[in-house]
Amino acid sequence: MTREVLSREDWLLAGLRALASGGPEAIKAERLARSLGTTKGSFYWHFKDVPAFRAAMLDHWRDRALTGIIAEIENEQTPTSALRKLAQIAARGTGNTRGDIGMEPAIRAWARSDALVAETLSKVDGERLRFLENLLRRCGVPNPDLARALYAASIGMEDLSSRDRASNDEAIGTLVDLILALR
Amino acid sequence: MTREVLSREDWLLAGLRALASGGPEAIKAERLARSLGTTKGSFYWHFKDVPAFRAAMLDHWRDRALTGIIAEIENEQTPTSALRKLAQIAARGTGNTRGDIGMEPAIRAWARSDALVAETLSKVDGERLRFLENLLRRCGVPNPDLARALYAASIGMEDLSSRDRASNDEAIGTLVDLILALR
DNA sequence: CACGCTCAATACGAAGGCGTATGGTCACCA
DNA sequence: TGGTGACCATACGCCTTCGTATTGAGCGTG
Repeated sequence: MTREVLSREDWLLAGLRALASGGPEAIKAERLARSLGTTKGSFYWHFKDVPAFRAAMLDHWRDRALTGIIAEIENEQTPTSALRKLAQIAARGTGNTRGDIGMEPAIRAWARSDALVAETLSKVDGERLRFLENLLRRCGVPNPDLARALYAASIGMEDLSSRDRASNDEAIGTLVDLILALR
Repeated sequence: MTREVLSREDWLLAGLRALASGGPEAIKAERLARSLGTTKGSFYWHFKDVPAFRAAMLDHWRDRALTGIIAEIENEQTPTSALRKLAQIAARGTGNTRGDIGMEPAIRAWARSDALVAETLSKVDGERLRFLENLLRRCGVPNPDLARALYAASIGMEDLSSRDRASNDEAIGTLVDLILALR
């Protein structure tokens, strides 16, 4: 765009954008080159080959998948307000990497055709689940089934609202209220 | 396999199996032909081209997406037992088309790279949501936000358990209990 | 100013997928 | 027994993508 020389990260962001809008099959060297106004020559200078590029995309996402969300809620006062904020962020699908609406469902879809993505996503899900279980416990809700239910609900809502344009704020809020009413 | 001559539906089932295990990019004429022990010649006799095949796959799934589940729960006695059974079936991911574990997440992933799939899935989700809202209302829970939350949870759980092999029965049961305790 | 380094453009061969064309095989029926 | 139609095999031309090799522009530094 406004930059005449491309960095490695420019390519990665273009790749993630392509993934979000066109799925895994949109991650092609020439295709991305055209979307960046350049040619394959640049791509194969920055990356060894397409698999290496995909792996770098995945790393880039993973590094921001946890830290981004946690950073946004760690300055909340009480566990319950942190939980509410976390639920809103998650269900809205605007957790990490600025302006990537719908990035999470795209990664999740990608995982179905790439074993490495599936493995990484599995670890990320595990970490998030443990984090959420811990947060819920500090809210006075020790049942881990509710963490799984809440996390699953946020996953599903992101997917739903990527198609219908409905907001999930009400639904996730109601669900959190329901869970917190247990204490 | 045991059949020497292939039907149109054999191809569709092979296509759905390939979709579930390898994602949308696994829906290729020659690839499918090899998995069926035949050649492209058969494919292009049964179907005009690859887009027509994908459309037929989609129709095949849509026709069974609603009727299958509804048929399984309509002989339940009370609305609440129907709700419990529906939740179990949905979260287990074994709703329609015999033996297609993980079919739903695969379709959902497919929708991210194909506009026609996205449109169809959107309609199916709409119908299911209205069905679930109605069922919940008959259970004495009129708030539609809870229908969205419950449906989203089942979507997310199917996706989660396709990677970790955990069962969703406890989590979805706990969630349903929580919702039914509202009355 | 010339050299080296970073980054990109172009050209190329190999591979694989698409769709067509053409022909082959078998069942069935007159 | 000869024909007709359902069903599949094979071969071909075209296009896209991959990855490499080669060349070239631009810039900083000695």
